[in-house]
Amino acid sequence: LTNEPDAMPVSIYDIAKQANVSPSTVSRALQDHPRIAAETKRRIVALAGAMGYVPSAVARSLTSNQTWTIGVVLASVSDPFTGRVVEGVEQAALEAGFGVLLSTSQYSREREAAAVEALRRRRIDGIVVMSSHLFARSSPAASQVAAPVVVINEQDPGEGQHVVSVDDAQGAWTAVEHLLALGHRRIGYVGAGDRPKSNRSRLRGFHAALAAAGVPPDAVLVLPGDAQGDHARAGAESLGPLLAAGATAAFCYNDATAIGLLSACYARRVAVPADLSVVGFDDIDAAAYSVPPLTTVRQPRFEMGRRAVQMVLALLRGEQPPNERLAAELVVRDTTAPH
Amino acid sequence: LTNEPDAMPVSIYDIAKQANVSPSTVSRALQDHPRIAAETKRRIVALAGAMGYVPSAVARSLTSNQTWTIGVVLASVSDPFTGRVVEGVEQAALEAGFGVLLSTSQYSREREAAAVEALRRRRIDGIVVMSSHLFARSSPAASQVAAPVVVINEQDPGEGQHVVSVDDAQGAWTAVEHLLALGHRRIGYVGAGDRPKSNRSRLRGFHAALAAAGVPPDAVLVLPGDAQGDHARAGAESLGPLLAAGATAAFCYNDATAIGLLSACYARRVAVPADLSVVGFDDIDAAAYSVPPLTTVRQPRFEMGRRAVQMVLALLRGEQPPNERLAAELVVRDTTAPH
DNA sequence: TTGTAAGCGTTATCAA
DNA sequence: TTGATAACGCTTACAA
Repeated sequence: LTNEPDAMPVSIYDIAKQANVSPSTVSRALQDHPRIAAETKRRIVALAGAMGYVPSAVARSLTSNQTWTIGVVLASVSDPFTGRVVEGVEQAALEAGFGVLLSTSQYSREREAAAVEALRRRRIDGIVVMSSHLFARSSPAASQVAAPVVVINEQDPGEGQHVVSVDDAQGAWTAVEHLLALGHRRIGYVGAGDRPKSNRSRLRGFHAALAAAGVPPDAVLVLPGDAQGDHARAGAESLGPLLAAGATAAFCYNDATAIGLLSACYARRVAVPADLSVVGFDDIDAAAYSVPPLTTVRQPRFEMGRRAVQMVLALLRGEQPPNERLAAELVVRDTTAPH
Repeated sequence: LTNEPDAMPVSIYDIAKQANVSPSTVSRALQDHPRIAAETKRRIVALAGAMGYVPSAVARSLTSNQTWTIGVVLASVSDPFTGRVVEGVEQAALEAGFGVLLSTSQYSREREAAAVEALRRRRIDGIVVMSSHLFARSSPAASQVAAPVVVINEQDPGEGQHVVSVDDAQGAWTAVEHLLALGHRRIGYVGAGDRPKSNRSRLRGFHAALAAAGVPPDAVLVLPGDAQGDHARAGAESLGPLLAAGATAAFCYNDATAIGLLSACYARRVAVPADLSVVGFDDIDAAAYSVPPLTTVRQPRFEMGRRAVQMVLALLRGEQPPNERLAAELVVRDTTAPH
């Protein structure tokens, strides 16, 4: 086969020799340079193909000061939220002829810093960060990068930081509106103590939807959730309080919370959705597999990845793209029914 | 901040000028070169730090003919199987000081070929491919790459191809052994028509376990599964035949199949595991969320990713690493119970 | 239209 | 122990 050990790939020099022209002519032929004879170009392109020439992005990068590479920094690839986002990133990058270099921090600040350092060494053109709660505006890593950085779902963006995020309040509103339309009036909210910002936004949407429908708020129906971030447990432990408060429906901070609540319902023989309607947030994969399948608010994960890259590219062009706040979409499945 | 537009990063030249030494001295100071005065080295390292020097991997790659980058080619990042594998890849790569460049084919042969071409241009050092049923030994892409290629879970490895895979027969054996230990004797198998190789291996393990226990095989209990690869549907549609055949337990080709079977049980009020025990294969995320949580055979996905990279690195060192066949591990959850 | 030569940031070989 | 110099593969003025 062609796999001889250490067979140096052919360079434009080799082609030049074969074609009896100078390297620069080859270079020009291989690009869309105007100043080259059509015939020469044809001849050289053909020869390059025949010789199995593959241009070296490395050399090109050295002269052009670009690597056509976008670094993605995230906590974990197998996080239920992550996959689609990365796919969106990859798709948008591919369309623009860029590659995607992956770095996971495994929720470690040190590893994140190391990842960013590695990206700097590699001279990547831009960075997309998925909110790791680490790469905050205060992060020393952030300020040192020359390349444009776009953060996805950053809770608390600093001045001048570029952000793509979901509209938490609007998403919550949609969920509650759905429950109201089904005739529910005693609607509970199960929050997340470890995500103050987005929790507040979702709670705001929750209240706004109630207010718009003329339903008076009731503090008993609002549960704070676990401060440590054990969402599933918070969901499970909220069942008692919810029932005690006379709730016929509950909107949960996210799907993990909702699925926790569902499991508590199952254990205590509370029929869903007959006795209690449940709505989550995120639309992680597990939401479709829960029993019953979970009605939830879908974060446009793929689109967030895409937009983040497009924002990086705009910044690379010297533009000043505005931050993006994407709408979340209600996905009705089987955990919600009329009151 | 430091983010001035197009501020060229400092090079060893800049440092050399500041330190009144030659660039090569700086280069030596920054490596672990033996022939340099300790004092000079200290001084230059300090200066480099102060000047915010970040070495250029691009330039280094040009001279060394290495990029310290491993390309990962897979069908989709959000495939339930994928995330952990990528994490394993990333982990092993990181340990060796390598980066991971991600390419998804989205199940398209063309995109896969394009991805490999892009990797070649970038002069990546090695490639890990997750069996996409495309990058087969016959693939023209494969033969043209100079870099070592390791394939994960390749069904039908060609001569000289490097492969990391799971031991299908052993995994199936473990599953069936578990059911036998619970007292089941009428055990069904639900296959996958679109994966002939691994299906055959798992079926072999299934039969071997039965034989070892002295349970006679019964062809009625072996279901072929969907030829098109709709595993969930195949699982659902197998419930009837299984019950007709008097099965008290079923081992499924994979979790998707098992979950399909579970949903059919739910719909037809067949109690799991009371009336029917079910075992899957893979241990995808959804397996833990199914109702009841699915007993299954776990593919060591993280480890497969790790090993694949280690194999690439070994090949890079000029070694001839043997192919790896990793054991799968039984994960007992709630879909299996004594007969 | 084509060729020559310098430069991108680093490493490595050879002298000094 | 340090410094010149060439080399890596390509692009791009500038010259021819």
